[in-house]
Amino acid sequence: MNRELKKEQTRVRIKEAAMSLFAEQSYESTTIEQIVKLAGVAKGTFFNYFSSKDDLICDLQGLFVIEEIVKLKDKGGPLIPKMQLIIFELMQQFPLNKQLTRALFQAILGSEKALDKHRKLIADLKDAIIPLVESGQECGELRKEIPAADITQIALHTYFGTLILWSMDEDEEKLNEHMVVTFDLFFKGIVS
Amino acid sequence: MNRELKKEQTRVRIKEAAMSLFAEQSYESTTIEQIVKLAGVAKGTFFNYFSSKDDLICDLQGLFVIEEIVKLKDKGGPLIPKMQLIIFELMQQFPLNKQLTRALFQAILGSEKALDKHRKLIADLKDAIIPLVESGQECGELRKEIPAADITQIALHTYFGTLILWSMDEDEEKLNEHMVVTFDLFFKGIVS
Amino acid sequence: MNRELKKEQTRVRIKEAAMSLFAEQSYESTTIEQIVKLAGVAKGTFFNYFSSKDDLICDLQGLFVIEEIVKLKDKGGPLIPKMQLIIFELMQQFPLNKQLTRALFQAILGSEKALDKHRKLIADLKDAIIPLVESGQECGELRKEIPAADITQIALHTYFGTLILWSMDEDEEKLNEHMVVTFDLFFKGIVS
Amino acid sequence: MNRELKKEQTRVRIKEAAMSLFAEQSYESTTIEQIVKLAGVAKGTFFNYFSSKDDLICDLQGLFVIEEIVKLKDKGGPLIPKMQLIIFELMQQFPLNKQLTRALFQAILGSEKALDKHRKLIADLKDAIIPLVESGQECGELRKEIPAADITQIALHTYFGTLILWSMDEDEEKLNEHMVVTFDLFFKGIVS
DNA sequence: AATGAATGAGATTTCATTCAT
DNA sequence: TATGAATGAAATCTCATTCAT
Repeated sequence: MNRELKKEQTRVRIKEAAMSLFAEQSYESTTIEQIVKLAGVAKGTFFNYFSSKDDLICDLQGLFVIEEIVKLKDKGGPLIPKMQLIIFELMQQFPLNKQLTRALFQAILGSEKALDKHRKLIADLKDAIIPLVESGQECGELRKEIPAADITQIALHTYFGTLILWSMDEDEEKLNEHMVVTFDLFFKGIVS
Repeated sequence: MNRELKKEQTRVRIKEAAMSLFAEQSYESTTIEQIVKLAGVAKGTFFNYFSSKDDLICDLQGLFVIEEIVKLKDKGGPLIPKMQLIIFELMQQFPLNKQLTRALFQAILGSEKALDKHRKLIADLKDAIIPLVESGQECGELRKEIPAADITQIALHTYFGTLILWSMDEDEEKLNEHMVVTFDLFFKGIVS
Repeated sequence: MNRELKKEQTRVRIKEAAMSLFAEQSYESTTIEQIVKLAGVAKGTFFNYFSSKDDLICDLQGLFVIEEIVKLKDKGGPLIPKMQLIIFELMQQFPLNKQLTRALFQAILGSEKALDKHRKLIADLKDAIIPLVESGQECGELRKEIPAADITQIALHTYFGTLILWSMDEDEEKLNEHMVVTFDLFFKGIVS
Repeated sequence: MNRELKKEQTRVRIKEAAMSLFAEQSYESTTIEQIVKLAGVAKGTFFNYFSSKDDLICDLQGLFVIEEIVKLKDKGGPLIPKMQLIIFELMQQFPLNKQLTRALFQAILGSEKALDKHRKLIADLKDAIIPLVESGQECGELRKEIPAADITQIALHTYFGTLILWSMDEDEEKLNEHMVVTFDLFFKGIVS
């Protein structure tokens, strides 16, 4: 069991080293050599855990996900304040800085495998959000003339648009401010 | 002047070859060797026209720009129908397919030089759009409690969010439909 | 003794796994990882039984040997029909397919250790065959003007030449047909 | 044209360096790094000329071929002395030492590409020799009851068998002596 | 201006082998 | 005796870029 623990630690060390380097340089210019050096393991060890650099990225992109969203469904009360709250809280603890966010996008755009993973993630997000929107429509909180699927899709456009432009911007503003302002307007468009 | 013409033609041939390859593969996996082969020139010639691969991308990303937006300012009449029209028309002739759009994003994310260029482009877009929004606010068409700069910023989030999610999606829907639907909601949020 | 048995079984399982893989791929491209996976043991276990990959091959190349040859010496009667019979029977049960034969040659050619082993094997074969030839010459069955050692050497040339060309050929003919035809001619050359 | 010359020289330098190293070590243990170092070119240069190590070997295995055989057909006179002469002369100038011969076999056995090339070479050899044998049969010099194709096949068995056993032997005897003795017996078997 | 051979640092990946458990 | 995580040297191959012609 000690062995299992060590294995897990090694895996974590590699992932943290990779993230730390992606946060300093771009994805493409980060080499496996650098990663293993920082992680303090041998080059071969990397490939005992990840079959390629792409594979590592697939493990990492879960960081984009908003897991808390799913839990919202079961809570009662008006939807929009709940969502505003969650967006605010999430952004507080968003684990990616600008450079790392860029690195993730870059990796996803450059690898068919990571792209597929991303598509699944988007699909999961949609599946989680649509029921929320539908319940909001049923209780009269949200406009009914726009299909729930469309509203969801647009919310994702808004989310990823804010994310990518923020990551490419050179100013130091916080992501959460952008996100809150943008979603404020988004909510204005969908309340009935 | 014949010589000037030939030079321009060579430059265009190289750019077209590059775009054509980016539209098939990712940016990173497209090599200069492939580009010059398709363009029918020698490898050295590439570097007579572009100082590096990055440099080529800087030339290419103008394709993201919505030049027509600037012209809107001088036309009279209500703003929103005008913008809807222009978005619709632009999308009709959007020159990039999904793969090529992804390749451009990838290139920009991986090159400091291209990223700088992108920032300038974003700044130019803002400078063009803010006055439009301000005039819309002055004539009472748009809400006044949201600063024009914020509205503009959010419009860009919406635009690039739609663009990047569309480019990563595997379905075959047209970009313009996404864009029109998304901006419809956006407009609903900003009208007074 | 149960333990001894298990050890022997493990050793056999590893050898069989290796042979099975050599019969599908080349020697060089077969990895110990693959072998132990197929044998159902851990990687470390391999090295408990064989000190290296080379060592395994040394164990395996005995398959080339024609052990029955030695027994011929003591039987009476004319030599050539006996040898024809034995070649025929051996070929029937030749344990190597083309790919595996190639793999063995490849392994021997690439390892000084295996090469040495092969030389011993060849020497043993010579030692077994020369007396046979000599007795054939004494009883007048074979020409006497060619030294027995030369005849033996040429027999080996014939044997290995047939073996290697067969293994490199892509047609599906049986080894034994080639071998019988070739040795027919060989015998024609040496009978008096 | 000076440039063409230089190119050819570079190609030759690489091939000679490779052969020289194969003649010292085995094929597998000769690295491209060693080859380019000895050839005095950069690593990338190797790949401008050969797409892989396999590719280089394909270029090299022509050394096995007996080009002069083809020319024999048109000369008149008895066949066997002519062939004896040619075998003798060829062996005198056989360009491969033992280690290099082993390296070539090893390379061919380990690469599907090189193996295919080898099969073509064998086929070409057959096509060249069969007519010779047929003409020998027609003029009554050779036995007619063995098909010319079989005789040819067996000649190749004899040739390659002698070659590979010689290359694996540690004694310093000359290849040509082996070859002459072996073919002497072979000829005894086929004369009428 | 055009060429394309040469460059060479550097990338990813492999794999036989070791050794602590 | 069996295990399998860790090793790390070494292998092949890539490719943007340079520069002599």
